[in-house]
Amino acid sequence: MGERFLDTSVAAGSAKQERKQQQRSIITQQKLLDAAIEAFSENGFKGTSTRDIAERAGVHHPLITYHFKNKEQLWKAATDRIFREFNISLVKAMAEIPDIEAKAKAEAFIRTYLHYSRSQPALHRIILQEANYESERLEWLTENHLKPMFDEVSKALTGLQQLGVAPEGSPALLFNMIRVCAGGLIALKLELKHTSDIDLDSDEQISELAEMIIRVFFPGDQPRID
Amino acid sequence: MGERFLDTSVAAGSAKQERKQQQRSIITQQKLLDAAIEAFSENGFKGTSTRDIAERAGVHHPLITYHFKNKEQLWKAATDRIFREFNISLVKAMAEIPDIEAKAKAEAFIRTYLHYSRSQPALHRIILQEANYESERLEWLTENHLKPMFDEVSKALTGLQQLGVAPEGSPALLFNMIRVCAGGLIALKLELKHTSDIDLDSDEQISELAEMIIRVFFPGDQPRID
DNA sequence: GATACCACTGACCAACTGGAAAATTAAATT
DNA sequence: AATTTAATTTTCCAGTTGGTCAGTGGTATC
Repeated sequence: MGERFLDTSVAAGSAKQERKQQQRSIITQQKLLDAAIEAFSENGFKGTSTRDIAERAGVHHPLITYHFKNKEQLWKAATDRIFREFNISLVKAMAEIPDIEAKAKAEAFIRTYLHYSRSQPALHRIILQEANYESERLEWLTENHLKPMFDEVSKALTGLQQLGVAPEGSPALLFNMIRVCAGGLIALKLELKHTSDIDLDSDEQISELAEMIIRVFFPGDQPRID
Repeated sequence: MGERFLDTSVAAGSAKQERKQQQRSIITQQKLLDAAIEAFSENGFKGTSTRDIAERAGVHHPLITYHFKNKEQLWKAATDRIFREFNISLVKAMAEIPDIEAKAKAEAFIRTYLHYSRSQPALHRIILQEANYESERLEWLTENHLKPMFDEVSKALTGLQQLGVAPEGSPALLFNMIRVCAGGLIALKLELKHTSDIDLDSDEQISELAEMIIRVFFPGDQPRID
């Protein structure tokens, strides 16, 4: 006992062979993570009660303590899952396009971002929930997920600027503008349905948004390489 | 007694002349509203406790019930205040520019939006907090503040498209993209400080953002009218 | 300066909060 | 089948929540 919460338990000399995790345990963990993502993205960390999460998951609430130690660790596990899944989708989509096709890669990035955000609006919502005041969670989030992504993408963006495809100006600002136009708009989808008759759950409107983002932020054509 | 919460108490035949509101009462109401705006925008409606608000205001918590009836009404009063103040700034700024100067008006709108959002990030944050799930509050917010603004601005935006100043496409989508690039980015300012070395509290970077938004979303020049 | 009302205070309530711990059940290993 | 450990359930706790209410102090009006 003792190492229940550490996934990376391939320790060196820990001779004591451990019993394998049961299937039902994996299922309740998944249910709890799904429920936590939903609840945290709706009501934020403070606004979500562990009992609410347990109820959404259809599970007794002390199981949270059992599987994740406490509310904070459950939040980290849930957040980790969202970003890991998103990264997998992203890597897969990007791999399909050759590196020289810079503009096509940017378009793929935007489309992937939009499609994943639609299926999982929590991707942007959880960031927004945590960006409202300084906290240990915000630091953890930026350090582990946001900064790595930012560093990589802004490199690519600088390249697009040099090709004349993306507009001039701070690539950092540009990246974040693109980001909020995609994820930020999807996070607002309920409001947009009310005020603007925009339904970002529909395929057509998501495509329209993708094209608009591309047209606005990447107006130039990539020069032919002969 | 009885009509304490209604500001618009200029009823017709209500003969009973009422005693005027005391100064200290106005002050505590203001303090409570300020504190409520801050707290609600940080932690959302559910995540904010009335005691937290009272504490930030430096006031005993039953005064919330006394002045605003309950948490929900306090939220509405606070939200009302933000949007009313913003509208005042906006109208003032727009009045300074003649109507024919369509592009200049759009630029003024963006700059005013950015400057007000910086001084009051709650403008966008409270919308974001409420857009995460359907609620009576979201309906109230869209009905009373969001839809009116959207209707007006998107009319102007359509005009800019016809002039060739703004890019083609759904004006609704376009407006919301602009909106999140301004308010949505400021709502994320703590994150941007961590990940992207962007400080949206500084005048320079706010101006840079304003110019970038204008360059990206209004790339065309307004045709001369001779 | 007396009176009446407004604004505030302190004590209280039932419901909910995160978490702990003991008791129970189910599954895996022998 | 017996044993041992993992997973779940029930019960409990102290602290917080939104809101009420009777009483107290302060301010305007007469």
